[in-house]
Amino acid sequence: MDAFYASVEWLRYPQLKGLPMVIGGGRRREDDLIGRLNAERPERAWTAEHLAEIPVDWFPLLKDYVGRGVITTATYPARQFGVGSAMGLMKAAKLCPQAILLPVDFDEYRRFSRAFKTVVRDIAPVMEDRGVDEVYIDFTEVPGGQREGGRVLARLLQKSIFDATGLTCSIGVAPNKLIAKMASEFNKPNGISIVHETDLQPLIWPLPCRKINGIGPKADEKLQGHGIRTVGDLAARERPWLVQHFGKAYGAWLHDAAWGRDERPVVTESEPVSMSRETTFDRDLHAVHDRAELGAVFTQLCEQVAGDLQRKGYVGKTIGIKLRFDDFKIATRDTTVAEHTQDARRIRQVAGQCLKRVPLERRLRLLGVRVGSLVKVGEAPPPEALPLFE
DNA sequence: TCTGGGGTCCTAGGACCC
DNA sequence: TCTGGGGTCCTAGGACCC
Repeated sequence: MDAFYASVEWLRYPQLKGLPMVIGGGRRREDDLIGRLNAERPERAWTAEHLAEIPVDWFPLLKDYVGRGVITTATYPARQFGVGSAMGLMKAAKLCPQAILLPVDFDEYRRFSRAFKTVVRDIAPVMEDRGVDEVYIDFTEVPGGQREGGRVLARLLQKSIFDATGLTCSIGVAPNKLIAKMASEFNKPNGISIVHETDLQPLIWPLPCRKINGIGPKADEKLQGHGIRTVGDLAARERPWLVQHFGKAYGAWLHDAAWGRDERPVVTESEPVSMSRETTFDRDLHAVHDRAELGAVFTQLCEQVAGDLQRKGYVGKTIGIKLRFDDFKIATRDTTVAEHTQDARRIRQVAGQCLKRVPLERRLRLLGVRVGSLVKVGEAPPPEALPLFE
């Protein structure tokens, strides 16, 4: 989906199109535009029906933000000031103070996510969910899927999604997921790009390695250290050399990826492995000095995870915590218990034991609670009886 | 006044079992 | 008396993705 979060926001706030805008951070008091308008302009009754009529100068600005949020989306006019994804909002505010700041409204994005995926599945049922704004589709078997190399079906998908949601998307058509993902970037927004095997050399090899889904900042830096900048550079390396420097599995995968080889199927169904909740504090907290505050947040996180498990019908038996210290170092601890659970008090109890295994001299920036080794409720095996004697 | 939240997968060492 | 060879599970950390 093209600029997904921003596009969803423009559907209800079309008056913000073309303006520098940043989405990030949580909901703040000043984000209640309807409430503020009713308080200060009571001559008319403002409701959620009037979102498109809210004057632009009523929207909160980036310069008034206080907190530790980061940018999830920045529109093009904002990016021209040097702000971008993952940047701290406070830092972004210095670069582009006049940008409008909208809170992340994940519920709303999920609604549109479900809507566009329903459209896709109705046309091409072999669809793999890749998060809120992305899917892989195998339309090998879809009637008409091969017409014009897939372009006809891609156009149908775009039109159907737009008619149902008002949102545009970009589609890459290729022999496998690896290339399709790269192809989808070629013609943004609202574009279609068809890449054949024979296009590997002219279209894929000139790209920076970082464009390959699976090569992140660390691997890219290491590759650059060896003078490997483009996919073509990578393809030119012998497979054994890559294995020697990047390990058996990753080295071999790098070689395959550079040559456009990818046999992964489109996976239509999967079970969750873990569920977690975490929160970054407004200020760093100390285990002793801020014990009460920390304890309350800890309990709340356990309740949220338990609520998620219950709502979705899962139980887990690996319970763990995540800490981020003021120096940004991360520690995790987990424990596997005999019986699967979705109970907040049990999770809190086990997670509390985990917490005791971490040195807590430094102040904490983040606390998280995770439950893993999930199975569906009712499918949990009975706990194994411990043999007392043999 | 730096640096979110929710995930998956991989690695590597150690325990433990047969 | 100089020490097997699998295999699985658990734990901690880290890379990567959306």
